[in-house]
Order: sequence, then C-alpha cells, then structure tokens
Amino acid sequence: MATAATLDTARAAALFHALSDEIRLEVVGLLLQGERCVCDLMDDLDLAQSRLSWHLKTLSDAGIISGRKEGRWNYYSLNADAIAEARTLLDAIKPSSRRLSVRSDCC
Amino acid sequence: MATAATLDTARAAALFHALSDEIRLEVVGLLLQGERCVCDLMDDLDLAQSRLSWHLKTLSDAGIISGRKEGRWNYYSLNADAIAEARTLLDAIKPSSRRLSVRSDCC
DNA sequence: CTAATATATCAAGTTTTCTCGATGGAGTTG
DNA sequence: CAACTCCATCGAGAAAACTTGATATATTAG
Repeated sequence: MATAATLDTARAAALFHALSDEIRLEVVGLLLQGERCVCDLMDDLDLAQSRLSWHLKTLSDAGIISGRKEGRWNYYSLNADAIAEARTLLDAIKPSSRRLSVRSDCC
Repeated sequence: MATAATLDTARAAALFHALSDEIRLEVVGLLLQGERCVCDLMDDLDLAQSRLSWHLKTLSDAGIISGRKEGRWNYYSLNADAIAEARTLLDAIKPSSRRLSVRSDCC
C-alpha cells in the first residue's frame, strides 16, 4: 500500500496530530487494555462528557480508534492497523543514511 | 531512562506535535540526506524565510533537529536520539495485550 | 567602512484547535 | 408513555498554532 520511498506527509501529519495531545494519549493508554465504553473512560479520565467525546472523534477521524455501539453504550477500541501505520511512517525517518554534509549549491 | 510501563504523555505529545505538520515533515525528509543550511532548505521548500525559521525552531524545541552555526550559515541536522525516542513511545502502544472487553463497573 | 547575505525574532493578524454548556436523539427502565 | 442514561453534536468563546512583513544581528565581501 504505502511506498517506503518518500513519506506521505499528509497522512503522517494527520496521524501524528491525533497523537499529539495528552488527553488523547491517555485514552489510547486506557484502550491498550481492551475495549472501553465512553462513560468508563469519562470516569477514569475525569473529563467532561463533550470534551472526551470530541477527543474520541479526533482519534476516530484519524483512524486510530473505532467505535461500536451496543445498546445504550458506545465502546471504543484501538485500531492496530493505524498504530502499525504510524510506526511504518516513523521508520521512514532514519537519520542513518548518508551522513555527509551535502553543501550542494547552497545560497 | 524512560520506563516502558506507562508512556510519558507530555513528552510524547510534544514529539508527535512537532511531527504533525507537513512542512516540518518535509524538512525532516530533506534532512534525511544529511545536514543542510537554512537557505538551502528555503530553496527546496520554496518557503518564506521567517516561516521556515519558525518551523525549524519548532522542530528544534522538540529536540528533533539541532542547528550548528558555521560562518554565515546555519546548518541543521536530524537528531537520531529523538527519532528513536518517538519510536520507543510508539512501541509502547501495542494493542496486542489483553483483547478482552473489560466491562468493569462501567456506568 | 559600506554593502550585502543569512537567519533569528518580534508584532499583528489569521486560522485552527480545543473547551464549555446546551440540546437532542437513541436506547432503557418502570 | 414518562423518566432516565449514554453520548454525539452544535454554537460561542478561549487558547494555541501558524503566517506575514518588518526589523535586528552577525558575518562576510568589496
């Protein structure tokens, strides 16, 4: 799917942005243990409902989590694929390559 | 240094935030080939000088790149440690653990 | 010394992101 | 059905991030 050649900056930016917030990272941390319903997360994180909902949507929009509705509850869980994708993108950043100071035709 | 137990959300958020912008990712992409001076990056990315400078500072503040002054020029290069740190933080997110739907004392 | 180049920084404005409180829908319970 | 719970979404305001143009500093060239 994704070529390793040059990194897809738009997708990478979107993924990393979703992970660039403490609250969202805490949500992710909680979901590591498995699926959770919103009210459960709300208790654990002590957040206003609409605030949490907004962060869940942000994570969801980036494909990092996905929700499932069951009766009165909404359960969210981590999307392993997205995490793997983020790792792949990060792996494209390897400052090992050429270490020479290319002083092309600078300035 | 960093325990693998719970992830340092503040640091992770800062790192991922620095990587959550297309321009900054392009800068990182260019630096993969080695050190570059600002004017060189400016040419390649076709950006206003102050704008690029601001993004370089953002990356620098997060520890992702570092600058070196030589005569009239400022050379920036990738900081391998920070990239490795980001990878470690990402690795802390592994939705493999327990896959059970913990329905604790939810709601 | 003067002029020019490379680059940081600052102030003001714009855009994006986030928060908060309110509203409403969908499901559930009695 | 009425009342209640769970939760998404919306509107308005606050905060943070980003852009732009101007200015300042350091270095080098002439």
